[in-house]
Amino acid sequence: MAVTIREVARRAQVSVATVSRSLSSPGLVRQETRERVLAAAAELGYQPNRAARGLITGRTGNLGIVVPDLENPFFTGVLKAVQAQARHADYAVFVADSDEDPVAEVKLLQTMAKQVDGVVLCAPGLTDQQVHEAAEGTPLVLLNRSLPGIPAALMNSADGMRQIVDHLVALGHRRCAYLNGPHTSWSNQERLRGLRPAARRRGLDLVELGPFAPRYEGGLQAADLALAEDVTAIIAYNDIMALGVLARLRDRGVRVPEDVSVTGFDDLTFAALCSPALTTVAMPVAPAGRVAVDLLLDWLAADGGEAPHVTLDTQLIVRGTTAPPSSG
Amino acid sequence: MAVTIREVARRAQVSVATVSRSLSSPGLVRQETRERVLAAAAELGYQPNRAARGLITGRTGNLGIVVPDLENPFFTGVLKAVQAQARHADYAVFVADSDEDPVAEVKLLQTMAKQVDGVVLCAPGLTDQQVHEAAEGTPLVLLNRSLPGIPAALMNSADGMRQIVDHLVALGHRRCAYLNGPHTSWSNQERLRGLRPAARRRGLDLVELGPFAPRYEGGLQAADLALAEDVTAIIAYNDIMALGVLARLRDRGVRVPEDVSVTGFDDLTFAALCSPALTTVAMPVAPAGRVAVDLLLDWLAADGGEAPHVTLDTQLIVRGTTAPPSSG
DNA sequence: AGAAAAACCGTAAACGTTTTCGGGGCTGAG
DNA sequence: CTCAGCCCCGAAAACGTTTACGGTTTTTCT
Repeated sequence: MAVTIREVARRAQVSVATVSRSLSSPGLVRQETRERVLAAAAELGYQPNRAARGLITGRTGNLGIVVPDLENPFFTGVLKAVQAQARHADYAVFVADSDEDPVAEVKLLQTMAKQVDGVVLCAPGLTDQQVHEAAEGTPLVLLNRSLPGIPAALMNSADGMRQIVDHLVALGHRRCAYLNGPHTSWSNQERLRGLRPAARRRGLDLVELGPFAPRYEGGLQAADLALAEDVTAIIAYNDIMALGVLARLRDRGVRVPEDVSVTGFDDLTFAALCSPALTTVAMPVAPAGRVAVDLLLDWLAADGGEAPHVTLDTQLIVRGTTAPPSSG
Repeated sequence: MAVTIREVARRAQVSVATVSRSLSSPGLVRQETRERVLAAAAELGYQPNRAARGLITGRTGNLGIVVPDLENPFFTGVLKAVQAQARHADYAVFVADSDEDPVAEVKLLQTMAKQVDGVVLCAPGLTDQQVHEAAEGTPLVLLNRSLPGIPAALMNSADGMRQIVDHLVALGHRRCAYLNGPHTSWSNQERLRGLRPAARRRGLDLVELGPFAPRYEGGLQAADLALAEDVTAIIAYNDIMALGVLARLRDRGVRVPEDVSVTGFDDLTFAALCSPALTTVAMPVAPAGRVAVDLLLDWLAADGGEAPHVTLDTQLIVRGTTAPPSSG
């Protein structure tokens, strides 16, 4: 059925070993024969069987990525970049969606383990313990999560929060609300790690509410609570929640940004398209995806030494939902 | 390193053949020894090497999916379902993003061919000829594209358009604009295939504009042209364009739905969240993904006979952007 | 020219499975 | 008691590669 290395060898009048060498380690074969082999391979449309190759080399040529939700634009942004970068290095990528279920996550990791050389893991739900155990089975690189001994691609969301605070304070805000996402999530803790000191340093009065579900409905719920706190600005955990907040405020007749300012986090596509357009902070999802596979590949090659953690900058995007507070 | 079948055999005091049989074809081994083998396998945490298995069985246990853009929620919706359904059947899935580049698409298909048992293909950009050639190399199932001899999972977008027309006519609209997407795309042709006869049958005056880029910017551009045509309703090719239209109309002071009604297509998450919420038609992306892998698996098993095409229903979702035309 | 070194290439083993083939033990019938 | 038949199970071949090893040719040096 499929064309094998033996047929190429026969057509090029050489042994299978020579064919293999011609393709994977040039230097070892005479230029002239190599060309003959390449020609034969091309004519037959030969593609090496990666499974067979992997069997002997111990490397599969595959990467895996597991994400909590494939419909979340944040993760698909990462996925897109991972896929592109992997292809660039001649790796194929397996994708697995855990549906935010921690037990599915470990299961997926286990079954993936044998089929890939490494996996980039986006698993907010796993405990540190579980992640470490998983790292025993397969080379891992974490995305937006920091654990000693495991490489990670991080986004500096703490600094994103710092930028939001600076922005709001510069506009003249003195008291604002933060709508927490899930307490256990690393992302939310990072946000707080940037938010609290920045607020203190700038003398911004900070009211922490929640936690809320990081969804549209969470925003609807949170908006009323925030209004009751008499703040002039609302910092949402992410864009989706911010959209919920905007919707609820509009329903209640509160004008944005005149009466209250609102910020999001993530810079989803729709943050730019809604009206007024949402002030938010852009996450370097594509760079993070690229860095993740670079880290993984380096980690596979030079297996020894420290596990590198690289942090990527976030960027505040000022749009229409923030303005100076009304002087009333 | 990894635990192999040989170690399980040694621990269970049997031959490797017996281990293999115990796992993949029970019936052939005595109940008692089978249990011993299963116990040994469990203790060692044995997972069969799928590459080795695939080498001999000729089946990889992998599925592939290629999409034009992983950041398009439509395709990630499909992907999510495909991934879930594949896992359910104990298949892993490779994903490839062609970035809307037809030549990348054929290249990806070729390299995927050897590694998977079949692929679900979302490739609006390929010619029929190219798709047929690709089908020679790998079992294929098409998504939202119909070609004789190749199984397909289709969404009845023609009927979605029919539903839109019925809805608008019932509201009292007599003249409306359709904003074309890319002329060559199968989706746009399907939309027209539903739209034109429905409009004719209902006596709706139809102004066709475009083609436009199926993006936000395309909507901005199209809105002005539509307004100049003196219509009371605008039917956009998809939700993204519709959002562009809404934004442009608002900028120009045209009220929706009082002055003009607008409809989208796809029912993206954000269609429900913008304000006013968008009237649109929901595509059965998840069912389509599931059906696609079912078709693929059936096609692999019973290789012979007709290539089934299954068509899934679409559903009009009436929200806030459609209303009776102002009597003026 | 002769020998040592280098360059090139073929043979065969190995990777972890599945599966065919055949052998041994047991059962039951003649 | 013998033999056919059946049930289990082990030995070994096969899948398509890569690579260690060794052999043959070519080059290089004296």
